[in-house]
Amino acid sequence: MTAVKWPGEWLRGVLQLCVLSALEAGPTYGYAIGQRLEEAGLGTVKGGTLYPLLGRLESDGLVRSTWAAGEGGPGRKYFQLSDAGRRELHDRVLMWRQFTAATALLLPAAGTTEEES
Amino acid sequence: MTAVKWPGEWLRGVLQLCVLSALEAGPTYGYAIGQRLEEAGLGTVKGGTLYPLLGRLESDGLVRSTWAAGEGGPGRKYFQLSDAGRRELHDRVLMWRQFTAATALLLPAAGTTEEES
DNA sequence: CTGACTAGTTAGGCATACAATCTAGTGTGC
DNA sequence: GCACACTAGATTGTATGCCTAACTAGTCAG
Repeated sequence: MTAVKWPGEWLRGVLQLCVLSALEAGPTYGYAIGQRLEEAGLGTVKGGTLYPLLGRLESDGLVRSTWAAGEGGPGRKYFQLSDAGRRELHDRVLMWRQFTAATALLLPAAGTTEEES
Repeated sequence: MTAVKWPGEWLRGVLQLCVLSALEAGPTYGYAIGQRLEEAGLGTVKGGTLYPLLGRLESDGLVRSTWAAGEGGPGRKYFQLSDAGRRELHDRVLMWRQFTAATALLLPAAGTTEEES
């Protein structure tokens, strides 16, 4: 999917879930997380957003970080989910699904508005 | 559905869509909008949030307001969608659907994390 | 008159995406 | 060795909107 620019308000909140989700498959570093999220259709997640978020997740005990030498580049800071992080991801994903289901019921079906106008 | 307390970050952004959607069926007033959103599962939308939002929508030309006498209560400020508001609702709903679809693909399926832990 | 419910209004606090800026490591070409 | 590009991470100030708190005001019932 090409770069889509979602409203920042929409990213707010769910971005944490997406980052935790990106870590579920195993440890990885910030730059790679950003790339993965972009490929997945989230648009460009700016470093000014991603790194403070990763910092908050670590402060909250949801992820842990370790430094490793880069592969022909600068060093990399690898992040991995803690047990608390896995639980948080699981709980929040369930809630998010309920939330989006509720909003889907409330919002008009696609095409409805256009047909009336 | 009983009152659920969604994170404020999640409401941010989509709340505008939900309010516009509540107005799609016809003019109504703030208090009733709040009730409708609560019944729909959005949780309690505080007046401190709802009224400034309605004000912004009006400033942006997406809704118009008129005062009417209340039915055995205080006066009511009725809001209705403008043409621009209808178009905005339609466009944004499509985008929201795309956004939630993209995030659904990225997030783990419910139960996956639990089975691995 | 008091309290409850109905309706609307406002301001400051807080959290976080965005934009901007910066540091630093490695490799390539000149 | 220097400049540039790409890789990686970090930080800060601004803008935005939900939350909290507080408030005003109309109507009805006890």
